[in-house]
Amino acid sequence: MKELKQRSTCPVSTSLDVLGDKWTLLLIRDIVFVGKSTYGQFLQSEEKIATNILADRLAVLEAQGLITKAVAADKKSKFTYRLTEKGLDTVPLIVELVLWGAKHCPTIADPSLLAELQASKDTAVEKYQRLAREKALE
Amino acid sequence: MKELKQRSTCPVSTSLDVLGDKWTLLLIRDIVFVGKSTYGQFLQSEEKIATNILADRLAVLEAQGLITKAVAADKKSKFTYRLTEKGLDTVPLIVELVLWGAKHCPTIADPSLLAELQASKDTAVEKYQRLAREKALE
DNA sequence: TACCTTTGCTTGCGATTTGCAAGTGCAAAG
DNA sequence: CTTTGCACTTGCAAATCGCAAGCAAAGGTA
Repeated sequence: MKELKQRSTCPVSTSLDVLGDKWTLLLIRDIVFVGKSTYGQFLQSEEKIATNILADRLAVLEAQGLITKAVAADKKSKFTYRLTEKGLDTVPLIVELVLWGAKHCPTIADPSLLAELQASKDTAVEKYQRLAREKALE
Repeated sequence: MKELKQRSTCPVSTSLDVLGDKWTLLLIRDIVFVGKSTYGQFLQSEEKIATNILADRLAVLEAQGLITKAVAADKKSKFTYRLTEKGLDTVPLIVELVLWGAKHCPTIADPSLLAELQASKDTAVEKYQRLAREKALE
């Protein structure tokens, strides 16, 4: 069991103890907005995560209850990673990261997604959470 | 000039290149929600940041245009760190961190702040951004 | 049956980053 | 002219990261 040390009782600090690194939220992005679910798919992302870091982060996310690991439906030698409700609750955070990055940094964001988020954050958050939940039932 | 390498053009990834670590958003929390503005005040936080890490993060935040550094009004040998508009735009992110941490982790949050955030995120965000802007004019 | 591929990790190791303690420089106060 | 407060800087050991290679089991192919 991967355990994390809690630096203080402040919710901002404690959230960062779990999510505060360069990779964790990218994995959740891949699950929610790109529809990925397997180790191999995570490795193919543009940012090129190292295999040991990926294995470590998946273990932490599972230990902290943000994702579940299950044998894939199509192949018994594959695993499927899905978000729990605790994991799905990070979607608003990722939405804020999209909006901040798109506004203040040189990035390339899908214009239709951006418009959707700017029109109504809450609606978009609920939509992507619902889509991820539906995928988990396949 | 502290420069960061951009791993991809994705806004989530690029935001994390700047904000994705355990300390950066804690400093912004201290400025916005605790009203801190000097090196010495940042050092006193519960999480106990090391002095070299603090100096490094302040330099990165200034280089990336999230904070400004100015001689303090009361004492010429002191510096005052304030948020720019780019920095203030991370407030929604911190609000989401508060809400996620308070909901899913064993934390101690100010109940009145929590109620305020849950009642209306947007209103609260605007309020704390306004308060931070007003402080910058002192 | 024997071989090859896919998939999901694990291991080794050099490089970078972190955390702790101590020290430095400089302006203002006494 | 010494002391104090503030903002760093430096040294160093420990931890983490990133790259490349290796490994084991499931499943497909011949």
